[in-house]
Amino acid sequence: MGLNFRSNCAISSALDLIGDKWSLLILRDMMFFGKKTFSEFAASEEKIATNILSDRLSNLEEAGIIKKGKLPDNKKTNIYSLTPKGITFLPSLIEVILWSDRNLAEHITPENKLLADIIKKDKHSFTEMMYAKLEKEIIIK
Amino acid sequence: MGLNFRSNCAISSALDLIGDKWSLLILRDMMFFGKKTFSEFAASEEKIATNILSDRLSNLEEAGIIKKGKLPDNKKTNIYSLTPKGITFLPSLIEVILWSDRNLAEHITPENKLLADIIKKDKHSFTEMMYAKLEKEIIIK
DNA sequence: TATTTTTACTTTCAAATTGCAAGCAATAAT
DNA sequence: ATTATTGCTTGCAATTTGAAAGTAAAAATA
Repeated sequence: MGLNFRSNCAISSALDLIGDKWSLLILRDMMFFGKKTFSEFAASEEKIATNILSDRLSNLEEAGIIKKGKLPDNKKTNIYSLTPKGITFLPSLIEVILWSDRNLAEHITPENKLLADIIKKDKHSFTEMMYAKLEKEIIIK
Repeated sequence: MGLNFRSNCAISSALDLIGDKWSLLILRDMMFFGKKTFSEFAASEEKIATNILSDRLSNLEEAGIIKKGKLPDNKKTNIYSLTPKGITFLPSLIEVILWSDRNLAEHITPENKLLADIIKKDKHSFTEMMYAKLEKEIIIK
């Protein structure tokens, strides 16, 4: 545990936090699919192992990208939500979606192509709409 | 070897290609620092091991993100260059740089902050300038 | 109230990946 | 002809991953 940066480069430092095969999928599930709980993340189609999920959630929390909370009427279920640091990863994810849409078209299902199509239609508006939605969710909690 | 996609999601599929701690650093070195050879990549300050570098270069080549060539007067030195698929990763890298600039400011050296400052001043112009430069390099070879 | 189910993990262990160091063969420079 | 450089590969120990099973606390159900 404890973050260890390889250098003082912007890209390298970001990769030290989220540069693996799972962290961004958790952010994807939170941003685009509204997932909030451990079991919701575990149910995603890429089938992350629960020990890895547990590890990545605590890494992301330690990095200040997500935070862990509870709902007032439930002492068991943890509710994970994006911090501003996590929310501002949206433009990076949008660009990755657009890259895949252009370059890996044969692997992308219609459902996912749909999201790319919406972004392509008006990227700026989509980004603003998402920011508004994600920031509202922060205020609720 | 052989690509293995976990799902048909755009983000997941991109991560299956470049979702590790080293691949994007190679793209960074090519895009922003004009690095082209094995030993130039090996000399970067994050100190990638040569076996890992070798593995990542062949993965990126297999994925069509970079290509391997030679200069006419040198039979030894391999020259790696970005394909259009690699060049179009630029906007994703730019957004990651901006994210780090905002969220990991304390880790970023003045040199790297400078790049972020240029991007912030006029992201669109910077992107166009970089595309022009990177596409010109393709034509030369 | 007692029992069952759900939730969020943790543990175990084998397999895969990583990283350090050394080695190497072909080419290029001296 | 000799030395240096380049782009790797190999060997091996350490770390990380992933599948499966186990667990403890809370919540739902009977």
